[in-house]
Amino acid sequence: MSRPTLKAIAKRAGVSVATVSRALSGRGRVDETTRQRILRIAEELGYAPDMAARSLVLRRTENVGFLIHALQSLSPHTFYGEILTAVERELRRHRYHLQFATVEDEALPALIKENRVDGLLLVGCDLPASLIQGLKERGLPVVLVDNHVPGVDSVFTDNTGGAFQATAHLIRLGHRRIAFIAETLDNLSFRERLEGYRQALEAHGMPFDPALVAEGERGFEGGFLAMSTLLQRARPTAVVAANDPTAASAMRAIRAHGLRIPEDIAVVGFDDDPLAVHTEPPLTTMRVFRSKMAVLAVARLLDLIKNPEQPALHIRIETQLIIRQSCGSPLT
Amino acid sequence: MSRPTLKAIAKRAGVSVATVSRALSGRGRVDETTRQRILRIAEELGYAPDMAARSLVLRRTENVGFLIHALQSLSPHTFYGEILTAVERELRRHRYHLQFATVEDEALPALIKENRVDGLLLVGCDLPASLIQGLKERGLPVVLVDNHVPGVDSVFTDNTGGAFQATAHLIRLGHRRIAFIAETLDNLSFRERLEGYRQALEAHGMPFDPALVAEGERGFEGGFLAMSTLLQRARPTAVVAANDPTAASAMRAIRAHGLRIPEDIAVVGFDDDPLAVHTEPPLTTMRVFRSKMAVLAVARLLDLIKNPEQPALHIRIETQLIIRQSCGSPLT
DNA sequence: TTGTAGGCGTTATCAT
DNA sequence: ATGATAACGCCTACAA
Repeated sequence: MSRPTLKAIAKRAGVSVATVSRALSGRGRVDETTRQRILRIAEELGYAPDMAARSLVLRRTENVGFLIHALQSLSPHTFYGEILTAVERELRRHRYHLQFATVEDEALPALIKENRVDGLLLVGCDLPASLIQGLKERGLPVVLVDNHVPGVDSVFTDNTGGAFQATAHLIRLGHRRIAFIAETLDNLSFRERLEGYRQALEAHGMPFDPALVAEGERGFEGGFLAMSTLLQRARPTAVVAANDPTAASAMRAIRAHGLRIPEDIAVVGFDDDPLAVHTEPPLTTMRVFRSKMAVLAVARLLDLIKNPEQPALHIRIETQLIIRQSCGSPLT
Repeated sequence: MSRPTLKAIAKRAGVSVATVSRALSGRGRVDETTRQRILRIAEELGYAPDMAARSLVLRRTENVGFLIHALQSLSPHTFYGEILTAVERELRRHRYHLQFATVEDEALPALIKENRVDGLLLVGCDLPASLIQGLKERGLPVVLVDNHVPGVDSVFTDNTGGAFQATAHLIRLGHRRIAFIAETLDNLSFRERLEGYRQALEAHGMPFDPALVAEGERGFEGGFLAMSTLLQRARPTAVVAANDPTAASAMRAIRAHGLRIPEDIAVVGFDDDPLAVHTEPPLTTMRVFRSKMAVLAVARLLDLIKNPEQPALHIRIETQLIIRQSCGSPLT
């Protein structure tokens, strides 16, 4: 019924708990035949060390926290969902466990105060800066995922470079009036994508026109709103959307205005969301390497847990242009 | 630097650790003025009990495991993502924590063996039956979410009833040749939805024609494949899809065959996935109450943790028809 | 009302 | 090579 303990194994094997502990952990000399006997008994009983007792004495939990902003996880959670599962898989490979928590404000999550984790993955760029600082100052190993700030280790996507590529693709196709839309610009990734768009225009000697930039609102209709707003004051031949849901939503707005995609307006998204393949026409977009991000972040965090005193590393992952049909062929 | 302990507070307050423990837990009589003093000091120091020590003596972790099949979480994880965040929020309200893990086979997850959780939420219907039984026999409180088997507590969606409604909606609109497609039928929910479809036909005196049922393959192109297969051997005027991604994918297949939606073929989905609003035309579908499911499952699990000896409860949640534009108006 | 002491299961430091 | 034994931080009889 109740789980076997070292003591139970010790009694069966006719040795002390100390010997059993050594035999199982491999951290001390034990006679080979008694070790075999102990291992066999432990196996029979289905023994596994009690993590509470273990972490009490070892001062580590073999647990990593995965923190994400509560709002953030509503809309693009297909995005963070993939990261989550990839992170968990990678942690498991290292015999670590994942504690999942959402944060709604700047308060220190109970996870931390109660010592439930050895380190933290802070996912997404909507976590309050003050919280990140607070965590960092606590001395807890921390890695930012899909976000970056000075002084804290991070693994993130090359948003600026990606948006540059996306915009350059449109320019290559002959577009000269290219717009940029986002659900919101109150988000680091989206601002970086706007910056990449701006840099691409500049690199090609094209003017940056603020009238060609529009913002909607958070949520699934954000892209629709942004695109509608934009169409009322300008008539671009192409649009770079800050992410795929925004692009998909904008496509509906474009059609609602009686325009065709890509003939009248070409659209490029960002993220290569599963959704991208379902839009009409399928969406050309920038692929973001979610599971790569997860694997690198886990590796970095476990390294920091083992060896805390290290200079912060910032790992930037490039994106890849995925050409589908929402941008059509070169304009003539 | 290191976290404050009861001892530290006791020293500052000039009392014993026992008194501090009592003052903070409220589980014993303590003089009101010393209690105030202790509370103040604890607050100042930012004290929180060490969970390892606490759960070692209390024999509980205040941790709940959220288990999901590794494959399952790839494709429809927008669905389980919402459940995950809702579950975490609800657990937090009860001062519980969430341990997230994916399972790839029937092996008992380390979470359990190491005593890291007080109970489990088993999410989705792809977890192996043998694993569920193993867990149940271990005496660990368990609640199935979006799944159900005899003998184990569960909270799930009324798939059969929902598919019945969806099909009845099409019949009401005048359709007589109604098809059913799924990515796969190797899934309890999808089989139940097929059953609801069948029952609706029967209830309206319509024959069940196996030629009108098609299965594709798991993954985002599953619906496309199923629909293409179907169109080669039959020509329905409407189709019930086992879920929204399948429906969205099928819509592309329908258009690829030069047919219009809803004029030539009406489509109804299932889940009310965020995606449903992005399809062209927007998808009529059955809404599934994910966060309701989460809240009920958490409540049930926490109750079982407190009071383990209870008969199993099976909580079924009805769905709601959301009418958008993929089914058009009544046929004449 | 408060303090002393024992124990939860594990690891680590001593002896032996 | 093995066995006592003392922590780890907390809770809870029991004693004062």
